[in-house]
Amino acid sequence: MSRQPTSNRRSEQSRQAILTAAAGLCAEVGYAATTVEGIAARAGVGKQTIYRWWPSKAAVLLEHMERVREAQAGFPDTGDLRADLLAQTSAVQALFGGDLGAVWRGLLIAAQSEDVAAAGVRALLEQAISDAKERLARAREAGELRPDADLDMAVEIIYGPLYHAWLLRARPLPEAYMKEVLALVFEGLAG
Amino acid sequence: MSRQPTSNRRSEQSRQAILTAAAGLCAEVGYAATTVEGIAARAGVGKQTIYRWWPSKAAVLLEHMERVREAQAGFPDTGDLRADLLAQTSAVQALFGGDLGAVWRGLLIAAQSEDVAAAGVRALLEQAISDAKERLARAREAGELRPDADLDMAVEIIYGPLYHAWLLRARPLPEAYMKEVLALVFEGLAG
Amino acid sequence: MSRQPTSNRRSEQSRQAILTAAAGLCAEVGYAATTVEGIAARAGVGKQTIYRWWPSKAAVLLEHMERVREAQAGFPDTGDLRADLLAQTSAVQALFGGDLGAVWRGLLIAAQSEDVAAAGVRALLEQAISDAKERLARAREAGELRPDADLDMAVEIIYGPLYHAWLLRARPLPEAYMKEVLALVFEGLAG
Amino acid sequence: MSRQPTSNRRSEQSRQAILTAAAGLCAEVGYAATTVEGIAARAGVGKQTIYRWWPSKAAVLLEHMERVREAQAGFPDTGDLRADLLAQTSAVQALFGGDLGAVWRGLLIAAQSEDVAAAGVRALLEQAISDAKERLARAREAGELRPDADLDMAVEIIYGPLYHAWLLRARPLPEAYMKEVLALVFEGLAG
DNA sequence: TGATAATCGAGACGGTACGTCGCGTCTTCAG
DNA sequence: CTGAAGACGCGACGTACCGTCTCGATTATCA
Repeated sequence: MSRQPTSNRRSEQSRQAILTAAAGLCAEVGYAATTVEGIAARAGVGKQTIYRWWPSKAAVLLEHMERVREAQAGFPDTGDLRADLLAQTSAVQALFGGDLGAVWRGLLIAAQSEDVAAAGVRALLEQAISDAKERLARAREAGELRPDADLDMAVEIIYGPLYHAWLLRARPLPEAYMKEVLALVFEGLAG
Repeated sequence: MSRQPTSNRRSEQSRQAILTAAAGLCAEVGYAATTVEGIAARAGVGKQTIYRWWPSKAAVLLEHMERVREAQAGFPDTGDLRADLLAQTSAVQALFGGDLGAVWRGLLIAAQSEDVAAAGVRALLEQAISDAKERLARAREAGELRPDADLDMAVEIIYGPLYHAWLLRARPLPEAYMKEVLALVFEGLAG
Repeated sequence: MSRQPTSNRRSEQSRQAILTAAAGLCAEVGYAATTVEGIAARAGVGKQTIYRWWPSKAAVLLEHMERVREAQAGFPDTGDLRADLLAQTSAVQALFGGDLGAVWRGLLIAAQSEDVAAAGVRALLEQAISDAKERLARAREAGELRPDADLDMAVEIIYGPLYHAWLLRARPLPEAYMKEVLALVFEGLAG
Repeated sequence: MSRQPTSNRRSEQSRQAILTAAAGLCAEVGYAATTVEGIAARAGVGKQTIYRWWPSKAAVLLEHMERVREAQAGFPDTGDLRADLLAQTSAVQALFGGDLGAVWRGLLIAAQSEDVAAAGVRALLEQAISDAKERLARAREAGELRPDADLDMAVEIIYGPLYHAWLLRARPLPEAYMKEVLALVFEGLAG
């Protein structure tokens, strides 16, 4: 997200303080009430130091998300697709309920109106989707998935319900939510 | 959404101009760039006339959505669940691509930060979900759906992929998108 | 100074508060440390209310000076030029030592870099000079002044020493300063 | 003005570049628009190199003025006071119209709000006044001036008109301006 | 058929946050 | 190991909208 990939003059301390402050504010007061001035104040930093390196608050949060993502393992592959999907989607569901969920929610909002945020969110999302598709492709080879299944669509069928319930309906989800969703979509609504 | 549902003094002309201007702006410049001042100017109306009847721009757009919804037929019921679902979800998909899609997108954003918008969106959404659940309940009776299917979850499985593809991925969808989704989720990813 | 000579919607209360606050700040902390934000805060007013009616802090102070000037009598004319000059210049000297002196000092500074201030200061200054010249012209008719005296120059000779001592040297002046200056310049340095 | 009058480590080249750049900028864009960053950029120097040796832009300009002053002869003394005054004040008038006039104007502004500048300006001004007073004292001895003339006041009477016309009125002056002023003040306005 | 009172358009008001500029200090690194 | 380059915390700038508040000027009932 930084304009100049790595300026050696840049203060790593300020960078960290800004990322942390932004994520904290977003979790505490929500994306809309998170202001650049607020981030700067909480990080003990001048506003210009934020604007020097990021074009907007969304870009700051994006970098935060990217860092978190980088620290995570890839898509699990134990050989059992349903078990792997359950593990992965349940982890996502748990994450949605935490501070990072608030940040991600904010970014999804920002992506609707800012090009920078839209591009960053797209990149993050497509990366995750790409990981999932790879796993699904292997499963399709192994006969765990219909041979004619469109993988993009499969991903949407698996994650769509979770996003619908979390982002749009904002309803409390049982811990086993994804277990049941996977059972239904794998075995078919028609039974 | 109006505070005083029916004031005989109220100018119906202004009301219409405001609703139209708001929806138009939202479609043209996006929700974030749609301002109350902009709506007032385009509608040829004073700001106070907006604030007198609606608490925020989201409330104006909500009323617009409600009016459109009222003008629509309920959930179709021909006796063939899959055909009805296809008809309904395809209509929704078409709507997402038009001006009303921009308005709905804006409201979904607003719902993340404003209580009024959240309540209104929830009402609209839950009404639609309720309609769908009723149709699904009848289908379950008729044996078109597994007898143990959770209807809330079923709705999320049917609409989730569409929202995921439209709202989050913002990818262009083939006309037959929902046809294929329904085929997959009814017959099961496992095949 | 106001863009629209007299808007009937304008708040006279805010206007007064702003003029008073600006003059007060200027007297207390000096022109350079007087900020638009500071004026707004002290006047209990939004910044925009200042920018709506004045292009800069200098313009606000100019209006303050103009109002004070309007409330003042014209150049005295008792028939005795030296006595009139003494009365007038002594009043000016006294004024320089008070709060209005700080304001005027600030405007003279601003006039060096801002066109708006320069124009306003010029207008005030030339008005005062014009008044003085009129009085001097009458005195010249009456034989109290050399018949060949250039009046612009005469004004500069009379007020120049005071400005030099007050603005540039910033030295404390005896009450009778102008009395002695007038004696010297009227009778001649050569004696 | 420099804190450490003679540091052997100091780059004389940078010093000269800074003084020249500062004076040039002041003449071209005015004192207010002359920024430390601008001086540094024009001089091809880091900002710190300026702040290491001068406390502010005013101090830089002050040093420039001092250097110019040092290169000048003292107050002329041919034995004819009026001729000497005319020579000296006409030189000053000419200087006011050039680049150095812009610098001096800037310093007079700065002196109204900065202590450092005020002290420096005062020193320069009082030195010049002192020189003038010495010359006037000799003339008073010689009977060219009234024996009771206050010399501080005499200086103000001689230079005040010029400053008034140049700094405050900013009016174009005829070349013979000071000749006429001296004639009037020496012979008296009353004639 | 006025009086009268709510609503209208217009837009000024006190605010908050924006994104930018320049300050004077601090840090990095090339010569 | 100096000095250019420039990042840093900071404070003020002038602008955009917010939601509230006055203004007359309609305008639609009721006396």
